[in-house]
Amino acid sequence: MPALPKPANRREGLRRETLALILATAERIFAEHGFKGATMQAIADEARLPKANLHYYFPTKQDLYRQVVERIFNIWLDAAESFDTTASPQEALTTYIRKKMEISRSHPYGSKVWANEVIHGAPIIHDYLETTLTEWTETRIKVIERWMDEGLIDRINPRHLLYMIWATTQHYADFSHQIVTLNDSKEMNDQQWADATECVTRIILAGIGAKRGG
Amino acid sequence: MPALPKPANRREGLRRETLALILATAERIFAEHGFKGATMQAIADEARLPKANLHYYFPTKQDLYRQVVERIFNIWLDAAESFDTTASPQEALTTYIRKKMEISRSHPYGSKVWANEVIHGAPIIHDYLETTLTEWTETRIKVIERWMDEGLIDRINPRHLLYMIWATTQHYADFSHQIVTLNDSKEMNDQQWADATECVTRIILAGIGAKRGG
DNA sequence: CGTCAACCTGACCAGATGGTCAAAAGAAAT
DNA sequence: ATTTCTTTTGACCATCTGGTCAGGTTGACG
Repeated sequence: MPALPKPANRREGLRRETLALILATAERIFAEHGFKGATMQAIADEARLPKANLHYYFPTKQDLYRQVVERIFNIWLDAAESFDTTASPQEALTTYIRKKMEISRSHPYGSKVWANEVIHGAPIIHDYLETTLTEWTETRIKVIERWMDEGLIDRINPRHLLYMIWATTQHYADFSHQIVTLNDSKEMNDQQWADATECVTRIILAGIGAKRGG
Repeated sequence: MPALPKPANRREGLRRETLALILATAERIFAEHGFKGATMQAIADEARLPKANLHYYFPTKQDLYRQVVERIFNIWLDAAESFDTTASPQEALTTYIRKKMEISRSHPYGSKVWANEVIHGAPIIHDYLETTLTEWTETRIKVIERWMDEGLIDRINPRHLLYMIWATTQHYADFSHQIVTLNDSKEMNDQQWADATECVTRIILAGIGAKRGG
Protein backbone atom coordinates (compact mmCIF):
# COMPACT_ATOMS: atom_id res chain seq x y z
CA MET A 1 0.00 0.00 0.00
CA PRO A 2 2.15 2.88 -1.21
CA ALA A 3 0.99 6.27 -0.01
CA LEU A 4 -0.13 7.86 -3.24
CA PRO A 5 1.45 11.18 -4.15
CA LYS A 6 -1.00 13.89 -5.02
CA PRO A 7 -1.89 14.21 -8.69
CA ALA A 8 0.54 16.43 -10.58
CA ASN A 9 -2.11 17.93 -12.82
CA ARG A 10 -5.65 17.74 -14.11
CA ARG A 11 -4.88 14.83 -16.39
CA GLU A 12 -3.31 12.76 -13.69
CA GLY A 13 -6.28 13.36 -11.43
CA LEU A 14 -8.80 12.32 -14.04
CA ARG A 15 -6.75 9.27 -14.85
CA ARG A 16 -6.82 8.14 -11.24
CA GLU A 17 -10.53 8.71 -10.92
CA THR A 18 -11.18 6.66 -14.03
CA LEU A 19 -8.89 3.87 -12.88
CA ALA A 20 -10.58 3.78 -9.48
CA LEU A 21 -14.03 3.79 -11.07
CA ILE A 22 -13.16 0.92 -13.37
CA LEU A 23 -11.57 -1.15 -10.62
CA ALA A 24 -14.48 -0.65 -8.23
CA THR A 25 -17.04 -1.49 -10.87
CA ALA A 26 -15.08 -4.48 -12.10
CA GLU A 27 -14.78 -5.80 -8.54
CA ARG A 28 -18.54 -5.80 -8.20
CA ILE A 29 -19.24 -7.35 -11.58
CA PHE A 30 -16.58 -10.03 -11.14
CA ALA A 31 -18.02 -10.83 -7.71
CA GLU A 32 -21.54 -11.11 -9.05
CA HIS A 33 -20.79 -13.10 -12.19
CA GLY A 34 -17.38 -14.72 -11.86
CA PHE A 35 -14.47 -14.16 -14.21
CA LYS A 36 -16.03 -15.70 -17.27
CA GLY A 37 -19.55 -14.51 -16.51
CA ALA A 38 -18.47 -10.90 -16.19
CA THR A 39 -18.19 -9.15 -19.55
CA MET A 40 -16.15 -6.11 -20.39
CA GLN A 41 -19.30 -4.64 -21.87
CA ALA A 42 -21.18 -5.07 -18.58
CA ILE A 43 -18.37 -3.45 -16.62
CA ALA A 44 -18.22 -0.62 -19.13
CA ASP A 45 -21.96 -0.04 -18.98
CA GLU A 46 -22.00 0.02 -15.18
CA ALA A 47 -19.09 2.44 -15.14
CA ARG A 48 -20.73 4.48 -17.94
CA LEU A 49 -17.67 4.28 -20.13
CA PRO A 50 -17.26 2.97 -23.64
CA LYS A 51 -15.83 -0.53 -23.68
CA ALA A 52 -12.85 0.58 -25.75
CA ASN A 53 -11.93 2.94 -22.95
CA LEU A 54 -11.56 0.05 -20.55
CA HIS A 55 -9.15 -1.59 -22.94
CA TYR A 56 -7.15 1.59 -23.04
CA TYR A 57 -6.43 1.34 -19.31
CA PHE A 58 -6.45 -2.45 -19.06
CA PRO A 59 -5.35 -4.11 -22.29
CA THR A 60 -7.03 -7.41 -21.48
CA LYS A 61 -9.78 -8.70 -19.23
CA GLN A 62 -7.19 -10.74 -17.37
CA ASP A 63 -5.13 -7.63 -16.64
CA LEU A 64 -8.17 -5.95 -15.12
CA TYR A 65 -9.08 -9.05 -13.14
CA ARG A 66 -5.56 -9.48 -11.84
CA GLN A 67 -5.47 -5.93 -10.53
CA VAL A 68 -8.82 -6.41 -8.83
CA VAL A 69 -7.52 -9.52 -7.11
CA GLU A 70 -4.24 -7.86 -6.14
CA ARG A 71 -6.12 -5.02 -4.48
CA ILE A 72 -8.08 -7.50 -2.41
CA PHE A 73 -4.98 -9.35 -1.42
CA ASN A 74 -3.48 -6.13 -0.11
CA ILE A 75 -6.52 -5.49 2.04
CA TRP A 76 -6.18 -8.99 3.42
CA LEU A 77 -2.50 -8.33 4.15
CA ASP A 78 -3.43 -5.23 6.14
CA ALA A 79 -5.77 -7.22 8.36
CA ALA A 80 -3.19 -9.94 8.63
CA GLU A 81 -0.81 -7.46 10.21
CA SER A 82 -3.26 -7.02 13.06
CA PHE A 83 -2.56 -10.57 14.10
CA ASP A 84 -0.02 -9.12 16.48
CA THR A 85 2.68 -11.66 17.14
CA THR A 86 3.63 -10.04 20.45
CA ALA A 87 0.21 -9.69 22.04
CA SER A 88 -1.65 -12.19 24.21
CA PRO A 89 -3.82 -14.80 22.51
CA GLN A 90 -6.92 -12.92 23.59
CA GLU A 91 -5.78 -9.60 22.21
CA ALA A 92 -4.29 -10.98 19.01
CA LEU A 93 -7.28 -13.14 18.10
CA THR A 94 -9.94 -10.65 19.16
CA THR A 95 -8.37 -7.93 17.04
CA TYR A 96 -7.78 -10.24 14.10
CA ILE A 97 -11.32 -11.59 14.09
CA ARG A 98 -12.79 -8.11 14.44
CA LYS A 99 -10.67 -6.84 11.58
CA LYS A 100 -11.68 -9.73 9.37
CA MET A 101 -15.35 -9.26 10.17
CA GLU A 102 -15.02 -5.58 9.31
CA ILE A 103 -13.51 -6.48 5.96
CA SER A 104 -16.35 -8.88 5.28
CA ARG A 105 -18.75 -6.05 5.84
CA SER A 106 -16.87 -3.28 4.04
CA HIS A 107 -15.51 -5.30 1.12
CA PRO A 108 -18.05 -8.03 0.39
CA TYR A 109 -17.36 -7.95 -3.34
CA GLY A 110 -13.63 -8.30 -2.89
CA SER A 111 -14.10 -11.24 -0.58
CA LYS A 112 -16.36 -12.91 -3.12
CA VAL A 113 -13.88 -12.43 -5.92
CA TRP A 114 -11.18 -13.94 -3.76
CA ALA A 115 -13.38 -16.89 -2.84
CA ASN A 116 -14.23 -17.46 -6.47
CA GLU A 117 -10.62 -17.38 -7.42
CA VAL A 118 -9.60 -19.94 -4.80
CA ILE A 119 -12.57 -22.21 -5.49
CA HIS A 120 -11.59 -22.38 -9.13
CA GLY A 121 -8.04 -23.38 -8.33
CA ALA A 122 -6.50 -19.95 -7.92
CA PRO A 123 -5.22 -19.82 -11.50
CA ILE A 124 -4.24 -16.15 -11.21
CA ILE A 125 -3.05 -15.90 -7.63
CA HIS A 126 -1.39 -19.25 -7.15
CA ASP A 127 1.98 -17.59 -6.65
CA TYR A 128 0.58 -15.43 -3.82
CA LEU A 129 -0.68 -18.50 -2.03
CA GLU A 130 2.67 -20.21 -2.37
CA THR A 131 4.75 -17.28 -1.22
CA THR A 132 3.15 -14.60 0.91
CA LEU A 133 0.29 -16.63 2.34
CA THR A 134 2.50 -19.61 3.15
CA GLU A 135 5.03 -17.44 4.96
CA TRP A 136 2.35 -15.57 6.89
CA THR A 137 0.74 -18.82 7.95
CA GLU A 138 4.00 -20.39 9.09
CA THR A 139 4.91 -17.48 11.33
CA ARG A 140 1.43 -17.41 12.86
CA ILE A 141 1.47 -21.14 13.48
CA LYS A 142 4.72 -20.67 15.38
CA VAL A 143 3.10 -17.96 17.49
CA ILE A 144 0.16 -20.18 18.31
CA GLU A 145 2.51 -23.01 19.20
CA ARG A 146 4.33 -20.69 21.56
CA TRP A 147 1.01 -19.84 23.23
CA MET A 148 0.42 -23.54 23.74
CA ASP A 149 3.92 -24.10 25.09
CA GLU A 150 3.34 -21.30 27.58
CA GLY A 151 0.03 -22.84 28.61
CA LEU A 152 -1.96 -19.79 27.49
CA ILE A 153 -4.30 -21.89 25.36
CA ASP A 154 -5.21 -25.56 24.98
CA ARG A 155 -3.25 -27.87 22.71
CA ILE A 156 -4.93 -27.78 19.31
CA ASN A 157 -3.72 -27.90 15.73
CA PRO A 158 -2.98 -24.24 14.92
CA ARG A 159 -3.64 -24.77 11.24
CA HIS A 160 -7.25 -25.69 11.85
CA LEU A 161 -7.75 -22.78 14.18
CA LEU A 162 -6.64 -20.43 11.43
CA TYR A 163 -8.85 -22.15 8.85
CA MET A 164 -11.76 -21.84 11.20
CA ILE A 165 -11.24 -18.11 11.62
CA TRP A 166 -10.82 -17.54 7.89
CA ALA A 167 -13.80 -19.68 6.98
CA THR A 168 -16.14 -18.18 9.53
CA THR A 169 -15.31 -14.53 9.04
CA GLN A 170 -15.32 -14.74 5.25
CA HIS A 171 -18.56 -16.68 5.31
CA TYR A 172 -20.40 -13.50 6.28
CA ALA A 173 -19.27 -11.89 3.03
CA ASP A 174 -19.17 -14.82 0.63
CA PHE A 175 -22.46 -16.38 1.67
CA SER A 176 -24.21 -13.09 2.35
CA HIS A 177 -27.16 -14.03 0.17
CA GLN A 178 -27.81 -17.10 2.28
CA ILE A 179 -27.38 -15.13 5.48
CA VAL A 180 -29.70 -12.38 4.31
CA THR A 181 -32.31 -14.94 3.32
CA LEU A 182 -32.11 -16.50 6.77
CA ASN A 183 -32.33 -13.03 8.31
CA ASP A 184 -35.86 -12.31 7.07
CA SER A 185 -34.40 -11.16 3.75
CA LYS A 186 -32.88 -8.14 5.48
CA GLU A 187 -29.27 -7.04 5.43
CA MET A 188 -27.56 -7.46 8.79
CA ASN A 189 -27.70 -4.21 10.78
CA ASP A 190 -25.01 -2.68 12.98
CA GLN A 191 -26.22 -4.51 16.06
CA GLN A 192 -26.25 -7.84 14.28
CA TRP A 193 -22.73 -7.39 12.97
CA ALA A 194 -21.52 -6.53 16.45
CA ASP A 195 -23.38 -9.54 17.80
CA ALA A 196 -21.87 -11.84 15.17
CA THR A 197 -18.36 -10.58 15.83
CA GLU A 198 -18.77 -10.96 19.57
CA CYS A 199 -20.25 -14.44 19.24
CA VAL A 200 -17.59 -15.73 16.88
CA THR A 201 -14.82 -14.30 19.03
CA ARG A 202 -16.28 -15.82 22.16
CA ILE A 203 -16.69 -19.30 20.70
CA ILE A 204 -13.18 -19.30 19.26
CA LEU A 205 -11.55 -18.05 22.46
CA ALA A 206 -13.50 -20.44 24.66
CA GLY A 207 -12.90 -23.17 22.11
CA ILE A 208 -9.14 -23.02 22.57
CA GLY A 209 -9.34 -22.45 26.30
CA ALA A 210 -8.24 -18.81 26.32
CA LYS A 211 -9.84 -16.64 28.97
CA ARG A 212 -11.40 -13.49 27.57
CA GLY A 213 -10.12 -10.04 28.31
CA GLY A 214 -7.12 -11.67 29.99
CA MET B 1 -33.69 -39.64 -2.23
CA PRO B 2 -36.11 -42.12 -3.82
CA ALA B 3 -34.85 -45.70 -3.82
CA LEU B 4 -34.35 -46.30 -7.53
CA PRO B 5 -36.16 -49.30 -8.99
CA LYS B 6 -33.90 -51.61 -10.94
CA PRO B 7 -33.70 -50.95 -14.67
CA ALA B 8 -36.45 -52.68 -16.63
CA ASN B 9 -34.23 -53.44 -19.60
CA ARG B 10 -30.97 -52.80 -21.38
CA ARG B 11 -32.06 -49.45 -22.69
CA GLU B 12 -33.15 -48.17 -19.31
CA GLY B 13 -29.84 -49.27 -17.83
CA LEU B 14 -27.79 -47.50 -20.47
CA ARG B 15 -29.90 -44.39 -20.09
CA ARG B 16 -29.17 -44.27 -16.39
CA GLU B 17 -25.47 -44.80 -16.88
CA THR B 18 -25.31 -41.99 -19.41
CA LEU B 19 -27.30 -39.65 -17.19
CA ALA B 20 -25.05 -40.43 -14.23
CA LEU B 21 -21.93 -39.93 -16.33
CA ILE B 22 -23.11 -36.57 -17.61
CA LEU B 23 -24.16 -35.35 -14.17
CA ALA B 24 -20.90 -36.39 -12.54
CA THR B 25 -18.80 -34.83 -15.27
CA ALA B 26 -20.88 -31.66 -15.30
CA GLU B 27 -20.53 -31.34 -11.54
CA ARG B 28 -16.77 -31.36 -11.85
CA ILE B 29 -16.62 -28.95 -14.77
CA PHE B 30 -19.09 -26.54 -13.19
CA ALA B 31 -17.07 -26.66 -9.97
CA GLU B 32 -13.83 -25.94 -11.79
CA HIS B 33 -15.06 -23.20 -14.09
CA GLY B 34 -18.32 -21.81 -12.75
CA PHE B 35 -21.60 -21.79 -14.62
CA LYS B 36 -20.56 -19.45 -17.40
CA GLY B 37 -17.00 -20.73 -17.59
CA ALA B 38 -18.08 -24.31 -18.07
CA THR B 39 -18.95 -25.11 -21.66
CA MET B 40 -21.20 -27.87 -22.91
CA GLN B 41 -18.36 -28.82 -25.24
CA ALA B 42 -15.94 -29.24 -22.33
CA ILE B 43 -18.42 -31.39 -20.42
CA ALA B 44 -19.07 -33.45 -23.53
CA ASP B 45 -15.36 -33.95 -24.17
CA GLU B 46 -14.68 -35.01 -20.59
CA ALA B 47 -17.60 -37.43 -20.70
CA ARG B 48 -16.52 -38.62 -24.17
CA LEU B 49 -19.90 -37.91 -25.66
CA PRO B 50 -20.89 -35.72 -28.59
CA LYS B 51 -22.19 -32.39 -27.45
CA ALA B 52 -25.52 -32.97 -29.19
CA ASN B 53 -25.99 -36.01 -27.00
CA LEU B 54 -25.89 -33.84 -23.88
CA HIS B 55 -28.62 -31.71 -25.32
CA TYR B 56 -30.68 -34.82 -25.91
CA TYR B 57 -30.75 -35.56 -22.19
CA PHE B 58 -30.60 -31.97 -20.95
CA PRO B 59 -32.20 -29.54 -23.38
CA THR B 60 -30.34 -26.52 -22.04
CA LYS B 61 -27.21 -25.82 -20.02
CA GLN B 62 -29.40 -24.42 -17.26
CA ASP B 63 -31.37 -27.66 -17.04
CA LEU B 64 -28.16 -29.60 -16.58
CA TYR B 65 -26.86 -27.12 -14.04
CA ARG B 66 -30.08 -27.14 -12.08
CA GLN B 67 -30.04 -30.91 -11.77
CA VAL B 68 -26.44 -30.82 -10.60
CA VAL B 69 -27.35 -28.31 -7.91
CA GLU B 70 -30.43 -30.25 -6.85
CA ARG B 71 -28.37 -33.39 -6.38
CA ILE B 72 -26.01 -31.52 -4.10
CA PHE B 73 -28.85 -30.07 -2.11
CA ASN B 74 -30.17 -33.57 -1.47
CA ILE B 75 -26.82 -34.69 -0.15
CA TRP B 76 -26.81 -31.68 2.15
CA LEU B 77 -30.31 -32.62 3.33
CA ASP B 78 -29.11 -36.12 4.21
CA ALA B 79 -26.37 -34.73 6.42
CA ALA B 80 -28.80 -32.25 7.88
CA GLU B 81 -30.92 -35.13 9.13
CA SER B 82 -28.02 -36.28 11.26
CA PHE B 83 -28.45 -33.17 13.35
CA ASP B 84 -30.54 -35.26 15.67
CA THR B 85 -33.00 -33.06 17.48
CA THR B 86 -33.40 -35.54 20.33
CA ALA B 87 -29.75 -36.25 21.13
CA SER B 88 -27.47 -34.38 23.52
CA PRO B 89 -25.56 -31.35 22.20
CA GLN B 90 -22.36 -33.39 22.16
CA GLU B 91 -23.83 -36.23 20.16
CA ALA B 92 -25.83 -34.07 17.78
CA LEU B 93 -23.02 -31.66 16.98
CA THR B 94 -20.28 -34.28 16.83
CA THR B 95 -22.26 -36.35 14.35
CA TYR B 96 -23.31 -33.35 12.31
CA ILE B 97 -19.79 -31.96 12.05
CA ARG B 98 -18.37 -35.37 11.16
CA LYS B 99 -21.00 -35.87 8.49
CA LYS B 100 -20.34 -32.46 7.01
CA MET B 101 -16.59 -33.05 6.98
CA GLU B 102 -17.16 -36.35 5.23
CA ILE B 103 -19.22 -34.61 2.57
CA SER B 104 -16.49 -32.04 2.08
CA ARG B 105 -14.10 -34.87 1.42
CA SER B 106 -16.34 -37.10 -0.69
CA HIS B 107 -18.13 -34.40 -2.67
CA PRO B 108 -15.71 -31.52 -3.06
CA TYR B 109 -17.04 -30.60 -6.49
CA GLY B 110 -20.62 -30.49 -5.32
CA SER B 111 -19.68 -28.26 -2.42
CA LYS B 112 -17.86 -25.91 -4.77
CA VAL B 113 -20.81 -25.69 -7.13
CA TRP B 114 -23.04 -24.86 -4.19
CA ALA B 115 -20.64 -22.23 -2.91
CA ASN B 116 -20.44 -20.68 -6.34
CA GLU B 117 -24.16 -20.59 -6.62
CA VAL B 118 -24.62 -18.86 -3.27
CA ILE B 119 -21.78 -16.41 -3.85
CA HIS B 120 -23.39 -15.28 -7.07
CA GLY B 121 -26.71 -14.64 -5.39
CA ALA B 122 -28.23 -18.11 -5.67
CA PRO B 123 -30.15 -17.30 -8.86
CA ILE B 124 -31.13 -20.93 -9.38
CA ILE B 125 -31.67 -22.15 -5.84
CA HIS B 126 -33.15 -19.10 -4.21
CA ASP B 127 -36.41 -20.93 -3.57
CA TYR B 128 -34.57 -23.73 -1.73
CA LEU B 129 -32.95 -21.21 0.57
CA GLU B 130 -36.26 -19.57 1.31
CA THR B 131 -38.18 -22.74 2.00
CA THR B 132 -36.30 -25.87 3.00
CA LEU B 133 -33.18 -24.22 4.40
CA THR B 134 -35.12 -21.63 6.35
CA GLU B 135 -37.36 -24.27 7.93
CA TRP B 136 -34.42 -26.52 8.77
CA THR B 137 -32.56 -23.64 10.35
CA GLU B 138 -35.51 -22.52 12.45
CA THR B 139 -36.08 -25.96 13.95
CA ARG B 140 -32.39 -26.35 14.76
CA ILE B 141 -32.23 -22.94 16.35
CA LYS B 142 -35.10 -23.98 18.61
CA VAL B 143 -33.20 -27.11 19.59
CA ILE B 144 -30.09 -25.13 20.43
CA GLU B 145 -32.17 -22.69 22.45
CA ARG B 146 -33.59 -25.64 24.40
CA TRP B 147 -30.07 -26.81 25.15
CA MET B 148 -29.28 -23.38 26.52
CA ASP B 149 -32.47 -23.29 28.59
CA GLU B 150 -31.51 -26.64 30.06
CA GLY B 151 -28.04 -25.38 30.87
CA LEU B 152 -26.36 -27.94 28.62
CA ILE B 153 -24.39 -25.29 26.77
CA ASP B 154 -23.47 -21.64 27.23
CA ARG B 155 -25.74 -18.84 26.05
CA ILE B 156 -24.70 -17.96 22.51
CA ASN B 157 -26.54 -16.90 19.38
CA PRO B 158 -27.52 -20.22 17.74
CA ARG B 159 -27.50 -18.70 14.29
CA HIS B 160 -23.82 -17.87 14.46
CA LEU B 161 -22.99 -21.30 15.80
CA LEU B 162 -24.64 -22.84 12.75
CA TYR B 163 -22.89 -20.43 10.37
CA MET B 164 -19.60 -21.30 12.01
CA ILE B 165 -20.13 -25.01 11.48
CA TRP B 166 -21.23 -24.56 7.89
CA ALA B 167 -18.42 -22.19 7.06
CA THR B 168 -15.69 -24.25 8.63
CA THR B 169 -16.69 -27.67 7.34
CA GLN B 170 -17.35 -26.43 3.81
CA HIS B 171 -14.10 -24.50 3.81
CA TYR B 172 -12.19 -27.77 3.54
CA ALA B 173 -13.94 -28.49 0.24
CA ASP B 174 -14.39 -25.02 -1.22
CA PHE B 175 -10.92 -23.71 -0.41
CA SER B 176 -9.16 -27.02 -0.97
CA HIS B 177 -6.63 -25.44 -3.31
CA GLN B 178 -5.53 -23.06 -0.61
CA ILE B 179 -5.44 -25.82 1.97
CA VAL B 180 -3.43 -28.11 -0.30
CA THR B 181 -0.98 -25.30 -1.02
CA LEU B 182 -0.52 -24.73 2.70
CA ASN B 183 -0.11 -28.48 3.18
CA ASP B 184 3.12 -28.76 1.19
CA SER B 185 1.05 -29.00 -2.00
CA LYS B 186 -0.20 -32.40 -0.92
CA GLU B 187 -3.80 -33.55 -0.61
CA MET B 188 -4.87 -34.10 3.00
CA ASN B 189 -4.47 -37.76 3.96
CA ASP B 190 -6.76 -39.91 6.12
CA GLN B 191 -4.96 -38.93 9.30
CA GLN B 192 -5.16 -35.24 8.51
CA TRP B 193 -8.88 -35.41 7.79
CA ALA B 194 -9.46 -37.21 11.07
CA ASP B 195 -7.31 -34.65 12.81
CA ALA B 196 -9.22 -31.76 11.22
CA THR B 197 -12.58 -33.24 12.15
CA GLU B 198 -11.50 -33.86 15.71
CA CYS B 199 -10.01 -30.41 16.07
CA VAL B 200 -13.02 -28.58 14.65
CA THR B 201 -15.38 -30.61 16.82
CA ARG B 202 -13.34 -29.96 19.92
CA ILE B 203 -13.11 -26.21 19.40
CA ILE B 204 -16.83 -25.92 18.68
CA LEU B 205 -17.89 -28.02 21.67
CA ALA B 206 -15.52 -26.27 24.04
CA GLY B 207 -16.48 -22.95 22.47
CA ILE B 208 -20.09 -23.32 23.54
CA GLY B 209 -19.26 -24.89 26.89
CA ALA B 210 -20.44 -28.42 26.12
CA LYS B 211 -18.47 -31.15 27.77
CA ARG B 212 -17.21 -33.77 25.32
CA GLY B 213 -18.48 -37.34 25.31
CA GLY B 214 -21.08 -36.24 27.84
C1' DC C 1 -38.21 -60.36 -39.48
C1' DG C 2 -40.54 -55.90 -39.59
C1' DT C 3 -42.09 -51.85 -37.35
C1' DC C 4 -41.68 -48.30 -34.26
C1' DA C 5 -39.86 -45.42 -30.97
C1' DA C 6 -35.93 -44.11 -28.54
C1' DC C 7 -31.34 -42.72 -29.06
C1' DC C 8 -27.17 -40.83 -31.26
C1' DT C 9 -24.41 -37.53 -33.97
C1' DG C 10 -21.95 -34.46 -37.52
C1' DA C 11 -22.81 -30.30 -39.46
C1' DC C 12 -24.57 -26.06 -38.97
C1' DC C 13 -26.29 -21.31 -37.23
C1' DA C 14 -27.14 -16.98 -34.71
C1' DG C 15 -25.70 -14.28 -31.14
C1' DA C 16 -22.37 -12.83 -27.81
C1' DT C 17 -17.80 -11.37 -26.56
C1' DG C 18 -12.78 -10.04 -26.16
C1' DG C 19 -10.09 -7.35 -28.48
C1' DT C 20 -8.48 -3.95 -32.46
C1' DC C 21 -8.05 0.33 -34.94
C1' DA C 22 -8.18 4.68 -36.97
C1' DA C 23 -9.74 8.91 -36.30
C1' DA C 24 -11.38 12.58 -33.28
C1' DA C 25 -11.04 15.30 -29.06
C1' DG C 26 -8.57 17.25 -25.28
C1' DA C 27 -4.73 18.64 -22.41
C1' DA C 28 0.15 20.08 -21.96
C1' DA C 29 4.34 22.13 -23.57
C1' DT C 30 6.76 25.25 -26.67
C1' DA D 1 -0.90 29.43 -31.97
C1' DT D 2 1.19 25.33 -32.99
C1' DT D 3 2.80 21.07 -31.94
C1' DT D 4 2.81 16.89 -29.38
C1' DC D 5 1.23 13.59 -26.46
C1' DT D 6 -2.61 11.39 -23.98
C1' DT D 7 -7.23 10.02 -23.90
C1' DT D 8 -11.75 8.89 -25.91
C1' DT D 9 -14.79 6.50 -28.95
C1' DG D 10 -17.68 4.18 -32.62
C1' DA D 11 -17.22 0.75 -35.82
C1' DC D 12 -15.47 -3.49 -36.78
C1' DC D 13 -13.72 -8.48 -36.62
C1' DA D 14 -12.50 -13.33 -35.38
C1' DT D 15 -13.74 -16.60 -32.34
C1' DC D 16 -16.39 -19.12 -29.20
C1' DT D 17 -20.57 -21.19 -27.62
C1' DG D 18 -25.40 -22.67 -26.73
C1' DG D 19 -28.56 -24.69 -29.22
C1' DT D 20 -30.83 -26.93 -33.60
C1' DC D 21 -31.78 -30.38 -36.97
C1' DA D 22 -32.00 -33.90 -40.31
C1' DG D 23 -30.72 -38.22 -40.94
C1' DG D 24 -28.70 -42.46 -39.25
C1' DT D 25 -28.47 -46.27 -35.68
C1' DT D 26 -30.05 -49.31 -32.14
C1' DG D 27 -32.91 -51.81 -29.10
C1' DA D 28 -37.84 -53.35 -27.86
C1' DC D 29 -41.65 -55.89 -29.13
C1' DG D 30 -44.97 -58.54 -31.73
